Amino acid sequence: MLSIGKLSKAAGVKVPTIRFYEQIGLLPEPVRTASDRRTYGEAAIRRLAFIRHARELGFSVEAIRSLLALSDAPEQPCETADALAREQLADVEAKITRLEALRAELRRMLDGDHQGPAGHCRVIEVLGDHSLCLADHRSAAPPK
Amino acid sequence: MLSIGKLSKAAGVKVPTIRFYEQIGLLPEPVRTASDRRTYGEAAIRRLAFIRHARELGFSVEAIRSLLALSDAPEQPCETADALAREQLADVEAKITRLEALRAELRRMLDGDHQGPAGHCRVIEVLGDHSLCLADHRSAAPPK
DNA sequence: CCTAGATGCTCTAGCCACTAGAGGATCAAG
DNA sequence: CTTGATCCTCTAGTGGCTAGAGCATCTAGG
Repeated sequence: MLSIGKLSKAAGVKVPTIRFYEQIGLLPEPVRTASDRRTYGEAAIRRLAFIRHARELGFSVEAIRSLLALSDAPEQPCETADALAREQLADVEAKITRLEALRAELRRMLDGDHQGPAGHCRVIEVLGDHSLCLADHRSAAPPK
Repeated sequence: MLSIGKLSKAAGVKVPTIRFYEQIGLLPEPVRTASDRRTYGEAAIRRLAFIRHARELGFSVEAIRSLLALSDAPEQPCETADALAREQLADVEAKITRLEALRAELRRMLDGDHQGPAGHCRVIEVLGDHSLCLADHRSAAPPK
């Protein structure tokens, strides 16, 4: 049986994060010792590693909740998991596209000659120039 | 003189966001009417568009604060603004690299033959398989 | 056996950049 | 004069953790 600290090291997830995952229901409530400390078995390591891997791939907690449910019910069809993965892939691809556009504009911004006659800063100038606007008004938020 | 709603439309920033920017000090406190309504001039449109453009490029609020200060003080050297832009570019590039790796793994996940003998789901399988781990333990957070 | 430091517990608050909603005042058009 | 749009302030919520307070308990060395 593992303490939360051992589990943390075994799965590569910080202790407070494990408690947080328990709180939001990604991990089941573990058995406690007489002095109220959490104890875990091998299954917890696997489950936590699964969660970590999914988080690394950018799946949201809600998506992970579904993936875990599918993982727990082995006779379920693959479709849902596949759909979630495809959705995540589309999301990642959209972010890449967006970031590539940002990269291009940032490069353009930095590529200007740094010896113009006016003492003006190209970076500041570009930001202030409404006509160089990259995105429309609906997507004013940056790609988080 | 513009109401906050007009400014919102002119600059492409939502009304509550304008109030929020004022609260955190990105926008100066505007003159109020007798009935306490905010009124803005042309300068506010420019400043707000500047902020929006910078946000679209992914600059943090803190970075924008610096950029605005530089924009307000035209005789300052460009170096700081350039450094901020380069930092932002590096950030964007790092995110792209990371997302490309995620994309590759998601594609691999979805590329498996969907007719294996066992009824197992490749997506679930890959997530549970510790050996296919993409990232090390230090970077457990997804690229926001 | 004692003690010191590591580890555990719960609870609250903070991060970022907004967004949503309550509950009320005021404005502009018909 | 009424109706609906817009405005005001204030609080709380989002996601996915992270940090800290203040306390209890465990473990290893002496």
